[in-house]
This record gives sequence, C-alpha cells and structure tokens, in this order.
Amino acid sequence: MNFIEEIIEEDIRNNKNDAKVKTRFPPEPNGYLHIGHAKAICIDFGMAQKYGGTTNLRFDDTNPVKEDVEYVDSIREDIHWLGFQWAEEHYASDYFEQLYQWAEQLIQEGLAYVDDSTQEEISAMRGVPTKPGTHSPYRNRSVEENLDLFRRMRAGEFPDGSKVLRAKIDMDSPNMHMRDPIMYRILHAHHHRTGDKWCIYPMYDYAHGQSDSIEGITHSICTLEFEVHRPLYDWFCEALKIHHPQQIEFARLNLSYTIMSKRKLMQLVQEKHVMGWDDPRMPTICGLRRRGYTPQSIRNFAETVGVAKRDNIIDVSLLEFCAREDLNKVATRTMAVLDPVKLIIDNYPEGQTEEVDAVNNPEDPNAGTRKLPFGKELWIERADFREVADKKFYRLTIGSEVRLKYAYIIKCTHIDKDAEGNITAIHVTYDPETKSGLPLSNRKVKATIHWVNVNHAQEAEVRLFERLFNVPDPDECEEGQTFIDHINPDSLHVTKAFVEETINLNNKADYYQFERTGYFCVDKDSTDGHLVFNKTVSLKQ
RNA sequence: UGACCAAUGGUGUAAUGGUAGCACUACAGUUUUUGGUACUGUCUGUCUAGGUUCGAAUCCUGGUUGGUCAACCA
Repeated sequence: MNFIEEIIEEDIRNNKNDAKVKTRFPPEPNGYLHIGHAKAICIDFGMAQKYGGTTNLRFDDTNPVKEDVEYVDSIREDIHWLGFQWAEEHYASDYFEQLYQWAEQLIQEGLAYVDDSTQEEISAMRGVPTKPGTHSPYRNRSVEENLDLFRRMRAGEFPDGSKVLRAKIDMDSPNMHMRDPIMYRILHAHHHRTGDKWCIYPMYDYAHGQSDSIEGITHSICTLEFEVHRPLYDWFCEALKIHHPQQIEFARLNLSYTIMSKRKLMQLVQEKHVMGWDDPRMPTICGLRRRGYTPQSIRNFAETVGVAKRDNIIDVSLLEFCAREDLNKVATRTMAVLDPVKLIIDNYPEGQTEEVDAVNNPEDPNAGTRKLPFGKELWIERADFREVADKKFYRLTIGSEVRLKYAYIIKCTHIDKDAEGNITAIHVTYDPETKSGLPLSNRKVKATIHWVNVNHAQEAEVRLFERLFNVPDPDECEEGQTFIDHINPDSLHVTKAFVEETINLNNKADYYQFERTGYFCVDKDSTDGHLVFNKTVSLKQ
C-alpha cells in the first residue's frame, strides 16, 4: 500500500467527505502528455477506481497565451487510449466568473488589493527566500478603491502588466508563495474557449484549489513541486470558506536516457531533432503508442514504479520489460528477416513450393495457425551463419545442422562469395524425413532459425530505434552544455527487410513479434505497396 | 546564513517498534522447434553519530547528502 492509499483509507475510516473519493487529472493544454503524465493519470484514476470513486478531467486553461485546442484534443485521445474514462470534463475557464466573484469577496474582506507596481518592483519587494519581503505602497488601499480598480481591470481600462490583484497574506513568510501572491494579471489575449470575454486571467494558485473545490474533489493529487503551494491552496479555501479538498504530493517520474520536461520536448520537436511529438523515440504517450507500446504495458509500468515522495530515476529497462511482458502475450508471431542472406537448398526440387504450418502465438492457443510457403531459396539472417564459429555459437556454420522453423533440418555444405569476400549465398542440403510433424523431426539440433521464401516474401521498411540520448541523465550538463548536446546522433536506423507476404494494411495485427528478433508494429507512414514497421523493443537476448 | 520535503542493494519499491521482502537489472542453471517465454538459483541494501527501548529501517536529536521554493507559467 502506498502513502496516498494510506491517507485515503484513513479518511474513509474517519468518514471524511462521507467516505467518498473524487479525484481529478488537471493538465494544462500547452503540450502533449508524456509517460510522466501517464503515471499521474494512473494514480488519479487508479485511486478513484480502487475506492469506488470517480475522476474528472479538468483542463487548467488559465494562461491563454500558451494554450491551444490542438493540445486539448491530443490529451483527451491519450487518456482514452490509456484506458481511462473521466466522469466529467471541465475547464478552469468555466469557473472564471465564479473566481471573479470570489476575488471581489476577498477584496471586500480586506484580503486582496490591486497593486500598480511594475513586475520588477513586485519582484524586488518580494525579497528572497532567506530575507523577508517589503510591503507594496499600494497594500493599504481602501476596499472601495480596490473594488473600483479591479472592476475597471476587468472592463479593460488598463494595459497589460499595469496592475495586478494580490492576496494580502504575509510578506515575511519564509514561504515565498505566501508573500502576497498575485491572483490576477491583465492579459488582452484571445482564449481558446472564452474568446475575448476576459482581459484578466487568474493565476494557477488562485484557480486550482477553487476549481477542485467547485467540483467537490476530495483528494487533489499532484507532484512534489507543488508542495510549497499547499499553504496557499489551503489559505484560499479557508478564506473563501468553501469545500476544502486535500492536496497530496508525490514524486514525479523520471526515466533514464530521456527527458520529461514539456518545454524541452517541445524544443526537440521545433528544432527537428525528432519527427514530431509522436516520434517513436519520444517519451510522449503518442510516441509510445506509435512505437508499439500497449496501453496495458504502460499501466503495468505505472503500477510497478510505485508512488513515493523521494526523487527517482527509473531505469528504462523497466519500461522495456513491461513492454515485452505484455507484448509476449498479445503479439502475433511472424517471420521477418532484417539483414538477409540467401540460403539455397541444393537437394530441394527446383520450382517446388510446399506449405508448412506456423503457430501465430505460442502463448495464446486461440490465435491459431497459418500456412507458410516453403521452397528451395530462402532468406535467412546474415547473423545466423558464421564461417568461423566459436564454441558459444550454435547456429549455422559449414558442416553443422540447424532446424528451419516449422520446416526441415538442414546442413550447410558450402558458401558463395563475391570478389570482396562477402557471402552471397549459403548452400545447404535438407533431410526430407525431418519435416516438422514427422517422427524424425524430433531429432535434437542445436538451434532453430527463421526464414522467409525468396519468391513469396515482401520487402518492407523497418525503423530501428536507439535511445534518443546517450547519457542516463541528459539534464546533467557540463558548463556551457545543454541536454541537446547529449542527443544520440545515431538513434534512428532505417533498413529494408523481407517479411511474410500475408501482412498488408487490410490484414494486419496491432502488434507483431518478428520471431527471434523483437516486437514491431506497423507505422502510420505505411501505404498499400510499402509497409513500414517500427521496432518497439528487442527480445531479450 | 532561510523554509519545506526526502534518504532501504546498480534502479525502484515494501516492511507502520519484533525474521529486511518484492520487481527490474546482472550472472548462472532447467525446459524449449524463438539464444524468446516459463521455472530455479546467485550477487548486492537500511546515509552518519548519538539517544529511547528487552528489541529501531521504523521513534527522538545533531550532522551529511539530494530535491523544491525568489514567473504577471502551470
């Protein structure tokens, strides 16, 4: 049981909130969701599910200059894809009028004032964490003057940045957020939902807790950096005498060999270090989706990393483990040769083709079988043959035997080479008595290799991905460096492969395992005559 | 020279005063028509110094280390 569950169970025992649980996931629509958000989503929705409650989706759209509907749509899609359904969809901007009324109420009670100081002056008066701040000369304006000014702010009488509304709290507080925090700023900006109705916009601290309160949220779960905001969250709820949700903070997810900051991910996209937000190398949810991760694997990952308050860097190998674990159960097996070399069965009848049975998924009997065309000339992996083999290599070498999966046991006799010494063909003989299913096929051989028929395979593009960064913590930089300097210049390899001809856009599985190689999925760049596969993750070697 | 938060194997995370466990990683072995899967095993841990207690990873005090906070961002 994690510490959030402990808090919730304690609250239920004490019949707090009538023993109900209601959470929310509150993204700002200013970027795409990433694996860190996936963790938060799994916690927000997971806690409510576990305790019989519901979860709202609320867009924290209080800053019109950064936000856009493009992001709203992608966020909705990503949450659904992950497998969660929100009870209600809300927008902080839906509460602007209520928030405004509450602001007037605080002014009436002498708890808020309009400040004409410049940004620089306010910053200077706020002081530093180790030294108290000083009072603004506007701090003791009358209620009437404050009210008049605030109403004229709303009416649009003042230019951007000329005035702000501040809460009157404590300029001596060791917590910077309590030093008369700004509640409203003037922004003559077009909002993606409210249009030009408003020219003053509430700050996060003035909007978030009250939005939670309006929705009747019981447990407002967020990341650690908001811990210092909690006294302010509490202050507004108390000052307004409204329902007071409990803010609970947990440590955000960090993943080795990647970055998680929205700003930096945006930079990767804008500077074209990647193909887009959904580039399979990106830690975004849409990137992982395109990479071939299953929603289940991401949910398992979020469950496995746990929830605590200590800073962490999760090893990407755990994410990869979760991918393999789920993909092993659901991926359709197929034969694909990524680095082909021709194999010729010299004693196999010229022009003959026979069908062999192949299992679609050994982990799932219901997945059935399919027929594969076997013949005299096959493609096999170049790496499955070695001219000089050491003891640990037990695949094909001159004089040795291996099994061609679902077909025959073969023995290598000799090889052809070109002028440069590259192997152009591998000659073998087969034993007709060893066809899979026949009694003699049970003979022990050291290895089984995969193949595709030269005359039946189709060519496909395969995109292989390496880590986007070549250091575990790309944010750790030497003087004068940035995370950009840690980008792995070799993170994308595009190659041609031969795959079974049965796969096409009308007849494709969601997830494939290329036997003995790894997990792959069909990329959206595919067209009818040209399949593109993305490698999700290798099989464990 | 501030306040707040946190410290358990290489990485995460449990143990809520009573046998330090689990997962990943790494390495061995068994099974296998995928060098996959499954199964078994091995290695490695309570930041530090005191205190309370029959007994401390757990409670207390000091220290050390890491993180957060000084946007009209969220």
